[in-house]
Amino acid sequence: MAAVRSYLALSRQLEQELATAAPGDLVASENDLAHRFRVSRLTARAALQELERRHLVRRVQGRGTFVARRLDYKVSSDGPASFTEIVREAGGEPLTTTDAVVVRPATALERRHLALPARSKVVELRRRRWLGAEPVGVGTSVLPVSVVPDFAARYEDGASLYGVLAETYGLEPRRSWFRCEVSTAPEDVADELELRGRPELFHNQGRLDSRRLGIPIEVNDGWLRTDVFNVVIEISSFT
Amino acid sequence: MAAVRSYLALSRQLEQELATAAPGDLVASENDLAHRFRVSRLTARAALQELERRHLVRRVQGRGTFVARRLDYKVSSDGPASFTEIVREAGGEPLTTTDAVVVRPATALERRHLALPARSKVVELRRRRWLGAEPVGVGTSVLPVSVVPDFAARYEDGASLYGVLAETYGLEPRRSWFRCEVSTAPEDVADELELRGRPELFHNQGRLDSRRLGIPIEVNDGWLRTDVFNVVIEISSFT
DNA sequence: GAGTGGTCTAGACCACTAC
DNA sequence: TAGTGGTCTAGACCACTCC
Repeated sequence: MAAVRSYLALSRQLEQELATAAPGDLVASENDLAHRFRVSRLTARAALQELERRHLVRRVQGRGTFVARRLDYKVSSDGPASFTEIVREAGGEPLTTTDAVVVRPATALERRHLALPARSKVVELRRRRWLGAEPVGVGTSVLPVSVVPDFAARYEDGASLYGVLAETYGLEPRRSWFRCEVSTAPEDVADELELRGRPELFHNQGRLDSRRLGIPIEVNDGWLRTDVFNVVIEISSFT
Repeated sequence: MAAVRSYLALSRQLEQELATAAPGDLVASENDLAHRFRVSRLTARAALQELERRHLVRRVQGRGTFVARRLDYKVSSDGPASFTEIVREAGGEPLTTTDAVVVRPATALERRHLALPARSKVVELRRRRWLGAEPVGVGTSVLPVSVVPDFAARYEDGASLYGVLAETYGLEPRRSWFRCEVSTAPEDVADELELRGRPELFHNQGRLDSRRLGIPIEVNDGWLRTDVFNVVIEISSFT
């Protein structure tokens, strides 16, 4: 009876049942499935893992398996450049917390990216992204102190950085550079996001320029969970 | 001795050994590892699967496990828009074969994307992408017959479509729209690529305009294997 | 035919969550 | 304490590739 791929058949069966279920609904447990379909627990488990791989369910040790639905995280040339707005447009309730705000000398790389002279100082902002009660991403932003004077006092935890740059400083930020790929989480990022193992994450980097000043004002580097977000890149009007 | 996560420890160990190996090298088999590290075959297997998930090895039934290295598939605003050139820049040896060239009426969607009047005809080009002897992607291109007259005769199997548009027709093609995401392969695509199950693939869509004519000349829709390509999106100078 | 990875079983203990 | 998913064992047969 081996090599029957019954776990794939089972996963197809479950996929159909899931089609009418709501996100958050509890899915049958490994033991339930094993009994109901008269297969070993490992086979039932393999079926659920197949669905998890496709992001159709989420599995939490000690709690169970739940129906999942990823949010479309749409990065586009005409859309918003801010995590908060992108998630809100997708119908999610985003939250940002600040882990650290540090003023320090710019590295050589940062000076090049931000077109800064030697011995410039920058503000480094380390933040965590949340969706509901769950950590879903981390991000680091670096800004020249010269363009955001007195930043620590004017930036509130949880605020949209993009909003502060636009409204408090009137910089008219716009995205001037963007890069992303899917790659394995570095261990420190996986730890911050309370993830086991080394999952794949979206890694995105970017730069904001000030339309008003005509200079770069921020570089950022962030990671987003691929089991929570379906990142879609959409670009119009290439040069 | 359970819940020891020995498979993760083993995968870390193997990861280090792999660091000095060359792509294509044979990795120890599941049975080898099980004996050498005194674990069950399933544990050895889990370690190898963990490395496969991170694209560090490739596993082929009946042949073995091999060291792998993905090619960077770089989609950028200033870089080339053609599969052939992108792969060549990454150091690979790309090949394209043509499965079908069909002239047919344009669908409503295609008429909209290509700004065509009613009852227009298009050429549909279905191609397969290869890297060495391996199928690594599929792609469909749709072009208005009006801008590529006598296409079937002027397009040779294996030719770069982009090259034909540029040189044979002098259209000065440029990418005007691009969209991509990672998603589960539809069954027909998985079959065409000879893949088991429903792997994740890069799904990319795009449009080419003619700089000379100032009109859209091609829409495309393609899939690339994520175990072969590491797709990197890089965009400069957003509007 | 020998060796590889793919699937499956029955049974066990562990880590974690919830009540 | 009960139930969930996570890890592990020992053993088996299958599908596939290569010689």
